[in-house]
Formats: sequence, C-alpha cells, structure tokens
Amino acid sequence: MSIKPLICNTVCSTDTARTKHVRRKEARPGELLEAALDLFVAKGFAATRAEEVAAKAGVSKGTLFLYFKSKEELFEAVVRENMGNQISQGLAEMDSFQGSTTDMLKFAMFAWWERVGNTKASGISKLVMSEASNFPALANFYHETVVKPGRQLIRAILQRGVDRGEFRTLNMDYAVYSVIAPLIFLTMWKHSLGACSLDAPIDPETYINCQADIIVHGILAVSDASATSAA
Amino acid sequence: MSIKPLICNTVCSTDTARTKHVRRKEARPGELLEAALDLFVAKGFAATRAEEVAAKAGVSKGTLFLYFKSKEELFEAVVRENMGNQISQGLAEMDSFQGSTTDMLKFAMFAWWERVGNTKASGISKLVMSEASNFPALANFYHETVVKPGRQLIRAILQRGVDRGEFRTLNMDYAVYSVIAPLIFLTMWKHSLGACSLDAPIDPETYINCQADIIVHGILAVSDASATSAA
DNA sequence: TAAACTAATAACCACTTGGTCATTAAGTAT
DNA sequence: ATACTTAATGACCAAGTGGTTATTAGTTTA
Repeated sequence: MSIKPLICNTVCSTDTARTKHVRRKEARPGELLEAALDLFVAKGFAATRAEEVAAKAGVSKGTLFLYFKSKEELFEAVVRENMGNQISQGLAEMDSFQGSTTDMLKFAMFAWWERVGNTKASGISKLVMSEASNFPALANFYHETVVKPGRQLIRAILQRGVDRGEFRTLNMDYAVYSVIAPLIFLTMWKHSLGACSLDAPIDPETYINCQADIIVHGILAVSDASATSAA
Repeated sequence: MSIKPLICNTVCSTDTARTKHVRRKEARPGELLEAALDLFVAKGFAATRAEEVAAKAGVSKGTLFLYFKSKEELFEAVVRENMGNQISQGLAEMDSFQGSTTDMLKFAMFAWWERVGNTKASGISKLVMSEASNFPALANFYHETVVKPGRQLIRAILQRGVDRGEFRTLNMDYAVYSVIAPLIFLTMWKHSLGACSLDAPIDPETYINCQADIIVHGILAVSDASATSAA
C-alpha cells in the first residue's frame, strides 16, 4: 500500500487536482525530461543510466521512478515532449506565404534548420532513427507526428509550385524526399560522425543553401540561370 | 596459464601457421561475424547479447570470447569486415566509364544500391551512425574508409561533368551531399522507420530514379527537358 | 505544539550479462 | 593403445543496473 504520488507520466498537462495551496517547486518532471534528452541524445538509450539522468536533474534515482514508472516510459516521454507541433505550425504559416514557391521552399528549409535542426529537438530524430527497431511504438508515434505531417508540408509546397507553373510535374510521392533527405542527413551527421570532429565540418547555412539551390534548379519548369550559384 | 588459441581477431587473414594436416572446420570466425552482423543491425549493439551471437553462430559463449576478446572488439571486427573496398573498387571502375556524366552519375547511384544499399553491409552505415558517439575509434575508421573515399568518388564524377561542360559550376564541397544524402537517407530509412512497415514503403528503384533525375536537372549546365520524367 | 500528509531519499534487491577458467572431447603422432 | 595438443564447452563469477520500499524531512492544518 501507500501508493506514491506519480503525478503524471508526460509533462504535467494541466493542474491535476492540485487546486489548493502553493506548489513548492513543481519543476521535477521538466528537469528530468531535459536531463534525459541531453543524455539520451549524447549517449543513446541503452548507454544512459537512469541514475545519471536523476543526478543531472538534481534528484535521486528513486525520484525519477516516482515520476516515470520505467526507463522506457521516460524515453517515450522525452520523445513525445520534444516532438512539438513545429511542423503543423509551419504548415499553417505556409498558407499565408506570399511570393514565389522557390522562395517558399528555401524559406521552409532554413526555417526548419532554425527551429528544429539547430535545436536540441534535432537529437530526437537521430534517437528515433537509431532506436526505432527497439521501440516500435515510438517509431509509429514519430512517424505519425513528424514524418507524415512533414512530408505533407513539403508536398504542399511542391504542389503549389506545380500548380502555379513554377515547377515541372513531379512524382510527388518521391520528390518530397529531395527536400527531406538532405535535411535528415544533416541532422544525422551532426549527431554522429559530425560530432567526432573529423576533417572539415559541414556548415549548415552553406549546406542548406547549396542543397536548396540544386533542388530548385532540379524541379524548375523553365531553365533559369538567375539563381545565385551557391556560395 | 594455458593460454587459449585466440586465433585471430579479424577474419583469418592467411593461413596462420596451419601448414600441416587438414583443418577440421575452420569457419568459426566467419560465422560469428555474420551472426553478429545480423543481430547488431537488427537490434543495435547494446541490445544484442553476446550469447545470442554465439547461439546464432552455433557455438557457445565461451567460444565467442575465444576469438574476440570483448564484445566491443567483436563489433569493431564486424564493421571492419563488412566495410569492403566497394568504394575504391567503384572508383577504379569510373575511370574507364564511357558516355555522358549524367549517365555516369545515375549508374553510380544504382550501382551503389545494388552493391551496398541493398546488401547487409548497408546495415553497417546505420549502425555506425547510431553508435558513433560511443565508438569514436570506429567512427574515425568508418570516416576514413567509407565517407572520404565515397565523397571523393562523387566529387570526381561531378568534376568530370563540370570539366566537360555538362554540369554548371558547383560548390563541390557541398554539392557532393546532393548525391550522398539521398542514398544515406534511404539506408537509414530502410533500417529504422522503414522496417516498421508504416504506410507506403519506399521503392528503392523509383526513389533513386527520382532523386537522380532531380539532381541531374539541378546541376545540368543547359536546360534539358529530354530527361525522362521520373516514373 | 502536535498530528497529518506528502515528496524525496538512499539503502536494498533481483536479475541480467560480459567475461573467465577448469574440464572435456576431438584429433594426431608415435 | 597411449600420450599429447588444442579447440570448445558451460558452469561460474563479479559488476552493474533497473526498479522497490521503508524511512526521513519538510510543510500544512488544527
């Protein structure tokens, strides 16, 4: 008996029957989630010790299991937590975009870098890709939450370009990967080989600029030599 | 005392002082390496138990550690073993290629798929990317053996295209990733999310065809509408 | 001040797992 | 047949780790 609090599994959604009195600290789950994110991204799921996470968050291991009933659940919570709605948000933004679809595509790619790729959240992609086979449920969640909407977003942009006569007709189901693949590759690189400081590092700005340039050239309806040659 | 054989760490290179008499079975290391490859690729390094590998290879755990003095060394051996010289081999092949650089590039991409991407060896890329942070030595080895030569190969092809006036001038340091990223992405996908059978699977043929088509269009010097629209 | 409640702790446990080693079995030479 | 050599075994061990729980300390209420 004597059931422990176990406030909430994911981040404290809304005040869970904590109506009266002041809440003393009320930051535990968030700190744990953040510590876990850092460690999972840096060392992988298996190599990260539950106690490390707790220590980094400034609590004891017991406390960790007070909030998450297993290490795997902690992992799932980390992924779900850091898988915001950037994409659906970006999707909404695109609706009101004025200007050429070329600019729109480039804007989207750079926006992705600023809001996701250059963020801790980018580590999540690497994590999920790495651990997918061991966490089918997470893989599915990631697919539904990130991959599908992301693909949809890119597809919508490309479709706009085709509809407006800017882009040539494309096999949409596969053309989307021309945009996705370079970005995901950049993410993976950053969190794996790139982190080992081998030879010249990839400069994200230049990289995205160059990729976007080639892609745009590759799908433009009419040959257009005006596009700036990538720096 | 009584030092064990510990024949050889990597696969038995050449007959190691085994001149006389018949060799009884002489296949242990190879079988272990293969079993380990399968399991590591399927479950990751940490989640794979040494005993599983031994069992799959049809030997006892003790025998495994007779040939490899630690699990990590086994992992390294697996990576080194399956990191053949396909790339340097392909590089030699390219020297004698006749025809347009467009065809050459497409050929190279499809050849990669047949010889690497569609092979067990492709799992190695996923493995190394996933575990790089925990195995810096391996990351470095992979970088030297695969990444650099691969990049060099692609670069040489692109340079040929530029030299012959087929391709426009490019930032070579980054243009190479237009070819590499889609292929690595395909590999990662295949061994992670793609293995979870979520919605429509990616058809490698179509995928590579489409990517190659867009890339070529993207780097062609003159607009050329004759390229077949990707199926 | 005392009772009641709760969040956090740290000692603890059960179990997994990488790795070892004395022993065994197979093969060979004499 | 006997002694010798070596590859293979599987019982075994120590360490590390995920997870538990009795206990503690802090806070609030009366």
